Amino acid sequence: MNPSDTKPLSNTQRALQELRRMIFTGELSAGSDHLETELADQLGMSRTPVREAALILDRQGLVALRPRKGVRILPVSPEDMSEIYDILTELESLAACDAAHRDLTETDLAPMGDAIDRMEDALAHHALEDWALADDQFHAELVRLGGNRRARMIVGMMSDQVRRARAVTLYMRPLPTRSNRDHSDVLDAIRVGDGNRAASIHRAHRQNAKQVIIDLLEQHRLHCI
Amino acid sequence: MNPSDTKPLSNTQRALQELRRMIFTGELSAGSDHLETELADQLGMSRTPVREAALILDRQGLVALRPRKGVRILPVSPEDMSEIYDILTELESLAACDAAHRDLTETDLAPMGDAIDRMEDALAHHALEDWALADDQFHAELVRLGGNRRARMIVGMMSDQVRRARAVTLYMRPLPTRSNRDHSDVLDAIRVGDGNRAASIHRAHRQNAKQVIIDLLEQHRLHCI
DNA sequence: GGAACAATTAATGTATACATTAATTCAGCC
DNA sequence: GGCTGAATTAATGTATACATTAATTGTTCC
Repeated sequence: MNPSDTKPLSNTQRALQELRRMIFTGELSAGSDHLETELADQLGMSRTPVREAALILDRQGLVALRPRKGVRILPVSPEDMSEIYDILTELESLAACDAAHRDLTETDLAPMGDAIDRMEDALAHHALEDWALADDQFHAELVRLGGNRRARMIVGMMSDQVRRARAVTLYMRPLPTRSNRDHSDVLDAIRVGDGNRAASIHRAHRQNAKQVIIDLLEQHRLHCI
Repeated sequence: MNPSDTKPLSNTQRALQELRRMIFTGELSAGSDHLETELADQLGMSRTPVREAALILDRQGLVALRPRKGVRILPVSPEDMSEIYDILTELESLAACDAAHRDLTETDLAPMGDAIDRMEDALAHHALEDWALADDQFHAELVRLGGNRRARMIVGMMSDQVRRARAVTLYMRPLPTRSNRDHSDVLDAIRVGDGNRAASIHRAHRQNAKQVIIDLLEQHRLHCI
């Protein structure tokens, strides 16, 4: 048996994956409306799984299901991003604190170290897309190490939205050198078991990042009008 | 036109409401399995809306959809409750801080004051069910006043789970006199605009409540085995 | 008698059909 | 000519039909 054919994946899951991808890439642009039937055709399946996926994305706040109008791809306003970053700040800082208190081994911490290395690398080569991917890996690792599965799920949902905003602002921002230092410091604090320090560094990091992205979004909004 | 007939409400919404109610009341007991068809019959609708509701509850972590096994009503373990309380602690404390900084009027604060009064009343009459309802109102008001809609939604989801645990433990616990004092103090801090104080009091309140309910759940678990 | 395999059952996952209802368009009237 | 109202259209919300597949049961062979 082929080791790559890891059970066929339901159409609902495929629809979820695809729709999210299309939203992140801008293939479905913010503010646009799409009929369930059209999406079903595009994805080569019936309305049922598309609708199930849309319901989930609706709950997640990525789209709105409006009777007779279709699914609207919700734009991310600076206000939205403020809410999202505040939640990320709290839950990731909690994760940093928890992770520091869990007596993790170097093996556990390796993926986070790897993410930091990749961010350094990407930064050195001005490879912003790679940097963004490595940044995602760092934050995903952080909540994984925190050990709170529900927090991980919530942070995952919120990160989806951040990814969209970043797609717009990535090339507008200064090189994120500060981020890398913050992340290294957080890892160090976790390694030595200093939960308060890990949390407070990360909190400051997120609060700073929030201001940067909100300013960029507001600039971008002005540009577009 | 009757002012009470506020648009007919879709079957999916009804299914959501009903299933949640049945889970909270224990009509659908933790750990039990239920076929989609059976639930549809019980609710007097077809499988489609029931399934859509179940998908949402699955995402929320109240049930698990398992192929060929039906929807399983997930039990809430002490570990789950620990995760949930940690999230509530962070997001509600954030809300308390935000609320304090928003220059709210007495009109805005009135419902929260009302909730506190109702808790006092209920406590005086040893009416635990009423107390629980008023406590819910307090926490709902808190995240409403915080102004972060996403945080409100998440807290709402997590509170659902707390409600289930409380249904089990409400009559096992000592009279929650401490809670009322904490809540009054939080309201005072919000009123005078002291965000840090509001957050830290609330944080301590939730951390204390977490320990109480986890201990009770563990006692209860021992009882049941 | 037990184990393995095949056949049947039953429940989901998906497609499709249908009913409801909001929006749009066209006609008629002022 | 513009506005009101009715008819039509079109998209969702829901029901139902169907196909797929895991589980169970029964049968056969060792």
